[in-house]
Amino acid sequence: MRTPRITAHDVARRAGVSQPTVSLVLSGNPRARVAEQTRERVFKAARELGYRPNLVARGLVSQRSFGLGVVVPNLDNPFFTEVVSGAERVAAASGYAVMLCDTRQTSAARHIESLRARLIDGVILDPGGAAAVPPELLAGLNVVVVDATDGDLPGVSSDVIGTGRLAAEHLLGLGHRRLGYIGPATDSRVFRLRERGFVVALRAGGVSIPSPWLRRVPPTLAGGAAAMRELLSLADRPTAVFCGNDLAALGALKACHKAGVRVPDGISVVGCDDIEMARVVTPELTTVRVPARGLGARAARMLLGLIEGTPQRPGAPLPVELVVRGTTARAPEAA
Amino acid sequence: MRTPRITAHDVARRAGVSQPTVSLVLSGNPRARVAEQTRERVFKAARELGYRPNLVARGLVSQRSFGLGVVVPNLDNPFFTEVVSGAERVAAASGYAVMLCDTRQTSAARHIESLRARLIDGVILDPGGAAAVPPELLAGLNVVVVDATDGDLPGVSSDVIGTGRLAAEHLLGLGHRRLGYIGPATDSRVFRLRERGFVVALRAGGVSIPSPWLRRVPPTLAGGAAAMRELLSLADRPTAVFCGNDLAALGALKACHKAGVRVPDGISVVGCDDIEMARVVTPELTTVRVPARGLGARAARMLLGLIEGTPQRPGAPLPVELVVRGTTARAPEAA
DNA sequence: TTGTAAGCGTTATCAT
DNA sequence: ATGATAACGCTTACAA
Repeated sequence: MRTPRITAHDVARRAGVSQPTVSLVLSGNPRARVAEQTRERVFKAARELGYRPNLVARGLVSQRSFGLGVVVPNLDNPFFTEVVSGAERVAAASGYAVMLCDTRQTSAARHIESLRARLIDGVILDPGGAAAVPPELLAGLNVVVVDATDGDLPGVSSDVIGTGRLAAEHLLGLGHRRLGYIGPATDSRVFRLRERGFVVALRAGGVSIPSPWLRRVPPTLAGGAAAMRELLSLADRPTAVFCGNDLAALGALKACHKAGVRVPDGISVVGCDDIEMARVVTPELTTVRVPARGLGARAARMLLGLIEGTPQRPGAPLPVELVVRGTTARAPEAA
Repeated sequence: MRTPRITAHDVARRAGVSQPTVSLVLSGNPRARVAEQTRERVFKAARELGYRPNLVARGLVSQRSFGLGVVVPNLDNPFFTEVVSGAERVAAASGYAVMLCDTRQTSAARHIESLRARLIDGVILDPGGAAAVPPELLAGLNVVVVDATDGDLPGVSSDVIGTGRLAAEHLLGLGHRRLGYIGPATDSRVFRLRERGFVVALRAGGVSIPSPWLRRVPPTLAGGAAAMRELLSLADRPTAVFCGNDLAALGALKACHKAGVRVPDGISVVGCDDIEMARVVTPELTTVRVPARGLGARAARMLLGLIEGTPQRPGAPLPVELVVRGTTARAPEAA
């Protein structure tokens, strides 16, 4: 930064007014009663000098950073990437910076500490992150949880239970009665609720999942593949499987291909999320679409509301939607 | 922020010293000659109070933000997501925040202006972003260009020409002589150089690309699909195609499946980048691996070096690597 | 070795 | 309507 920044003082000198007057005029403060003429002189001088207020100085006095923290568990998961993308869009449009934090290397708690030291205006967390941070660290901080499943903190959510239900109804409707579930081993409420929705809707259809068909694995390609491999090695297999997220579903698909089991003829697979990758495989993945970008955008909007004192109502959970593509077909035996 | 923050002043009072002494002790300034006893008292008080220095205040005096800007053209492209992920890792480890900016909605220039107003310590840009920002906006700013192709600004790079060359050599080695190229229409030097590497290596093998087989489309799934559709509709088709990035290659693959053309029997396809999706399709995509995460990490390290006055040498371009998987096979006719 | 004083660029509260 | 003046919390001389 060789070039010395232009300050409000410089503008003031050029406009022939005092520095605070410049601040008054430029901050657009409504209750700023300045003569129209002075006002114009200030604007002119500011424009000519290319003045940009120093946000750090402004932050020091107003005790904020004009920034939003976005803390995600894993930037390599396209779902969170979309959340971030949605949040960034909204934040940038309102002049807020997005400080991005991945908790794989640095814990959510440490990230929060660091963000607080920066006087962050608010933070978007996923439920896992929220759970990993001691409540006192969050005290007095504007927080919005994305895809929240309980009411401890303000949050935006999608119809989490609905994901499982839609998957169940779809599969049941196709005549499947022998169903499996591949879900994360993480103690995440989101995944638990997806599972719950699935199981409950199944039960309503008179179907239950035998425990060998219920596989708990990490919500990754590798996890899904491993789970499906095990399922396929069973003498007695399900005819359809619901996966807690698309990454696992894609991994499961892969395992099927490797094992020479055709999808959907040999087995039906339903994912959850509808990440972009769901459409690159062949056949394309049938999945339940969760509006990740929408969640991110909505979380950011809610956070901005909290920050600027115009709180939004939580609003109904964002709807999820079954997207039937190529990995599901009628059950082989009409049960 | 209901809770009043603990300041260095509070610590000073509790330790029975003056506030600047606290600063001296805690900032770890080596040339701070403080009595061991005082030092301990300060540490103790700070610990007991849970003191965290206010980075905004610190930033105001030192004219910086302890933050890195990362400006990418498209967060939905997994390649850039990986770059960001690599940069975030390094930045966080050094106590820097990452301010993430996507240029789809807000131009790179505007992002840079905003970042400057925040006294950003440095910025990571992609070549396209760098080109889109007026040089005077970058003046005096620490900038590192990721996957840079010229020397205007400090940058880290991969062996861009090598990507095309490796693809060409691989295909030539498989006996292909009828080759096509699907590349972005963007005026990006990176893509131009990938193409150049491909074309030059082909020429060395006595092969050239007839213009109908050279398709310029956006570097996206849809772009790649459209290009491949056109290629397949030609009476006279290439036996193999190199795509400027994996997204386009994946789209091309999709178009082949839809058209009933088997890969690699009917046509061979090579991508570039090696994004995670490359391994979820079946057959898996043969591609040239570009270390996106490594580029991001290296860019961040270089930027930190610039910032902290310990500049790194640019270093050799990061090597790229041909990853032979399932979408390439020997040419049908041994030419 | 440590405390005092000044200043970073704003905003906000006064007088004038 | 506008100009001094005082914070905001910190770092960095400079005194003591």
